[in-house]
Amino acid sequence: MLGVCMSDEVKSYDIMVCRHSLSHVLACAVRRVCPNVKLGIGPPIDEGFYYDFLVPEGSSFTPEILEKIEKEMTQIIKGKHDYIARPISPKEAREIFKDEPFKIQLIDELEEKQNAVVGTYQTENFIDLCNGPHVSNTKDLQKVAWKIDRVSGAYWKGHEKNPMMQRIYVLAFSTKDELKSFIQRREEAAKRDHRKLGPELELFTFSDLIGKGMPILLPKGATIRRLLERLVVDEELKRGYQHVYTPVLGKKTLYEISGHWEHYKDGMYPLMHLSENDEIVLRPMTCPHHFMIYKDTPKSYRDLPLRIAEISPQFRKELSGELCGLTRVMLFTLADAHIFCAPEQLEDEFKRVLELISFLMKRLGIDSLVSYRASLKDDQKKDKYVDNPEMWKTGESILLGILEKLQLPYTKGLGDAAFYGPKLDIQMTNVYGKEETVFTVQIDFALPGRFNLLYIDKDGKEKCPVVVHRSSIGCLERTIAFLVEFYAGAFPLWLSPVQAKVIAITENQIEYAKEIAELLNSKMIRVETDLRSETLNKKIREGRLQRVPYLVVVGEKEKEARSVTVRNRETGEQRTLSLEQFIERISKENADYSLKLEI
RNA sequence: GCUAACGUAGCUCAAUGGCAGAGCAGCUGAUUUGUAAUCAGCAGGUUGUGGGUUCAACUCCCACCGUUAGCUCCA
Repeated sequence: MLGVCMSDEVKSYDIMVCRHSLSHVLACAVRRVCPNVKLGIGPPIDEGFYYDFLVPEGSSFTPEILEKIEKEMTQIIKGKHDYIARPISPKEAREIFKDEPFKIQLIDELEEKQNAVVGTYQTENFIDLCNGPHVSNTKDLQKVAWKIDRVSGAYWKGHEKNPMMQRIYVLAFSTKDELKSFIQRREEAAKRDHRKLGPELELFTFSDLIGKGMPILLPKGATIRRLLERLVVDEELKRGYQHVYTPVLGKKTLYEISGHWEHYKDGMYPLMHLSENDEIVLRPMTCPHHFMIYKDTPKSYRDLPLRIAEISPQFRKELSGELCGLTRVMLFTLADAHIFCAPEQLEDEFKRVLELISFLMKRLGIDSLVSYRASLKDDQKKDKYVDNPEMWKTGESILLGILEKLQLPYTKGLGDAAFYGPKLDIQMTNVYGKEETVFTVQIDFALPGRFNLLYIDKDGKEKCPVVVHRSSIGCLERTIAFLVEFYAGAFPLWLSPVQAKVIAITENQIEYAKEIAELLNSKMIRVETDLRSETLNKKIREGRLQRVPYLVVVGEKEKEARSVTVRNRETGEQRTLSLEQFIERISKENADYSLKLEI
């Protein structure tokens, strides 16, 4: 219908209109199949659309009902009904939607905004509150490939206090191929999902008895964590950080002073009453502890910047529905630090932090995947933040100023600030496209004052330092989850829990294989052996499923020549080289943090 | 936390109120293999937990635990 040179924008506009129009068809069908539901809203989204319904208590959209709804939708589309736009007065709208409490609420809101007319669209005998745009007739929807996807709950208008509605998600694309490929991509993504790969590759597990949201790192997952920890500690030491160990507990008072108790109580585990007047709590953040280190001795401007770092467990009480594999847990390990500096040092310190993070991201091979978000305060939600407008203004303008200077492309996240200050969040998306914060750098003008942190400046006057709260390599559990998903379990050599697996073809090479493994192990190469009397093919297959970078096959030839035949995980190519050569090359590749297999 | 769905052997899945099963993994034996699954045998279960209904419950009901999708929240 449109020209052959349809631009992507036109195309996407087109499909968004179809999605929107289809949502009316869905609502109409639901109304026919389940007359008792109340209608919410039904906007188009990236992969289709949804519509919210309030269903009578005790009933739900079962697979059978959804099937009926789907058939009904097909019938409605076939009926070739026109979409008729009809702007009406609020009064008339109230009459038409008198049995639809949610629509009435929307009409009220429109009227409050002084809209004299309310948009409606009628399709056959179904009328919905809507400004369009829509296709002109349901026959235009016949070409659209759509499918009811899933049902979930959603609060009316997204507010926790509002009633919980049932949301029906429908996938809708311009062509069958697009729909098919979307579903296929989602299935492929599920295979890389760290929650599936993690246990499969024996990286981590959970135990009902230990508790939800408390991940257990198995030896292979622990290996990855240890590698990340060593890397980050070394790089921080090189950059002037000092590492400390502080208790995972603290008195309630500590968090009352910091403001956590006021602003973050819901995210904290319940208090432990040791005795009267002695209440302690598991820490949700390390900042107050590090502040105590600052306060331990008087500080001069000469001591600044003071960079205190710690890889530290954090305890955050989450609602059960918010937990997700390793990315959202109730006990996690943060590569944390607090940089105490003079205001004039802030910009430089901020940049140094970004340099460190960017260095680490390159090591991990994820530097091109991240996006930057300036997380600012939302003025509408005053009680979420420390009340100090002046300080917020300064903090936010400094943050944005630095970002502009560095020419980092960023988005603004209104309401995403920490309670004590604005932050730069470095975001990554998971396999399903959901965005999460992996690293964060925060500017804090508030907490130092609350703890009365001071330093004596050159002029002999007492001044209050600024604090940069930052994670370098983020929360280790979450970072590992992203790495698992990004690499689909096939980590670069330096991060692989098992770097080489020695496979003996027959039992005649068992001794030689063991010797190789011992040698590699003595050179700090992580190695396993497969000496079973299985076929070579089977041992290769299992080695591949484990994503071992190098499978080292030794048969009679290799044993005679004291050589190895190395199979490269990426290329599948085999290369025979002397044992010494192999050890030299794999050791070098490991030491170089190479992101690519080089043998 | 809320709404909904789900929970059977280590894993993937059967068994729709009437004797809990298969493949892979595991163990034992045979086999001694040249780059993605050798063959045979054995073993493996209080069907997430606890109640209830029933002559009989994996199956129906209730509560709890956990998982998943989303909402809310968030590193």
